[in-house]
Amino acid sequence: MDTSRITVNEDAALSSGDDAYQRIRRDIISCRLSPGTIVTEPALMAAYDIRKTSLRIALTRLAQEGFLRSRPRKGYQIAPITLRDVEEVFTLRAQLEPLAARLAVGRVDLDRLRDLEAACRVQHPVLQLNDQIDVFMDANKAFHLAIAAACGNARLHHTLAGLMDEMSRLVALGFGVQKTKPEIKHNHNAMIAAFEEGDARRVELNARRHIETFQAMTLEKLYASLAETGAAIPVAGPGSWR
Amino acid sequence: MDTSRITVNEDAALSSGDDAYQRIRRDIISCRLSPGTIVTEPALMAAYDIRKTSLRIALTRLAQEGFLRSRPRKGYQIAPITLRDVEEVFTLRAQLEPLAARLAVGRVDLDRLRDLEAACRVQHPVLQLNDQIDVFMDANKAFHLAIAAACGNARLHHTLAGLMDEMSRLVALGFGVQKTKPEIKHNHNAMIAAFEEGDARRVELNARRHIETFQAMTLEKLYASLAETGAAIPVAGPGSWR
DNA sequence: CCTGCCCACGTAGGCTGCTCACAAAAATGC
DNA sequence: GCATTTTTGTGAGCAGCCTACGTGGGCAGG
Repeated sequence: MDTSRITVNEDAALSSGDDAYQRIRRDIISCRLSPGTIVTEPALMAAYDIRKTSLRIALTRLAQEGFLRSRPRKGYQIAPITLRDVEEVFTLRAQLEPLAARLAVGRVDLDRLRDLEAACRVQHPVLQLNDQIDVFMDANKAFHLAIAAACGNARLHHTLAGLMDEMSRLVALGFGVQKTKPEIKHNHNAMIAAFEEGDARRVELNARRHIETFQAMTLEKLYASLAETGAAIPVAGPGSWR
Repeated sequence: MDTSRITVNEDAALSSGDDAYQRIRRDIISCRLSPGTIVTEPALMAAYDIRKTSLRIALTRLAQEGFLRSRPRKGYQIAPITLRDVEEVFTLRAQLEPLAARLAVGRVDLDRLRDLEAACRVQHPVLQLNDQIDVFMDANKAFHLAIAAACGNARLHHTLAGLMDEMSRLVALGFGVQKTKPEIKHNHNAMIAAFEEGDARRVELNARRHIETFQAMTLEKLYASLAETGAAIPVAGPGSWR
């Protein structure tokens, strides 16, 4: 008999569908699955060692999130990345994160925030540059989501989590925010200081400024990457995406 | 042979899974599926005349949207409605709709907007009170989404569409916004007037004021409904939802 | 009569094997 | 060499089956 799936779940109670969903999602965000490419069900079944039913459920969820698009009888297209995407994601972040930060005043765990900021600064000389960026992006995401979680609005937190993931994907494509870290650190520390004071207006202002700084950096890197590689980043998709 | 599913699609190209998803979603939003209740797969298969595979895909999507929760080996629980939900949804609307309105200045079709506002005012004496409200909510949703669609930010539009649906569900539970229509009409017309002028700041202000007005009305109705029916609306769920 | 245990049932979730409609590619006919 | 037909591969759906497990009712022991 097949003994490979007898009460697997090594440590966490994770269904096969959820597991596949998260793994594929991670690969899309890290651009291991290149934007714009088309993958087929059989290929994915083999790559992720999962059966059709679970795969289809995972793909449906990803399609709803906008990471995928089902092209009937052709395959599934990984969502392409356009400059408009960058603009949209950062516009929403700039509108929602200051709100979350303001609501989190007096509720966020400052010690944890300081730890997470420090985690953004950790250097792993062993890792390659690309992985190093992944580590930074994860730590950065954790820093911002800690604030979003403390704001008390679950929907706001959930929306921001999705935006952070999309942003990570954009950054993963235009690899390289390494030189930007000092400025990020300054921004993060300014936010922490404002939280310490409990000054909601200053918290909000610093949050907004930070998003705008990061957006400018990301756009700069993306344009540079665009100039290098030629037309790697489509300005607009062929049809109306979504 | 089975001839019941040979090129169905009476008028639109709609897959069985999408169809089931939309029908169940509509029933959740209209509270025909009561918040908090638990339904089982076999019951849903029979009720919507759909097979297990398609149903599971539809339910997974709904669960990701937060309309459902999978309770393994017990069934699927329709998301309960709490006062916190009302607060969260309107907080996000109040933050995002003014932004969408501002971005839509000079891009929104004013004639279409006037038509949609008029649609909010249409009276259907034939319909029952509850259906009458549904018609109003749909027209109101169309009005606001027309603005969101014109803002040029697809993610913002998508997020607002989801929030409008959640809001419709809250209203459907605390049935009755009928007395509030004149004030809504005034607000809508003020927004249209601001769009005509092209005054972004006034558009934004009117949008924010409108959301706040509507939130106050909804909360009032919900509290009244709460007082009437006793503890129909749980203030907080037993466990952490989502 | 009460109490605690145990097993059958119903459930979500997963897998396999099939069918169908359709589009693109390949093979075939002229 | 071009048009037509056939083949292939795809997403999508359905049906039957299995597994793990929580729940509740019946049953035995006190």
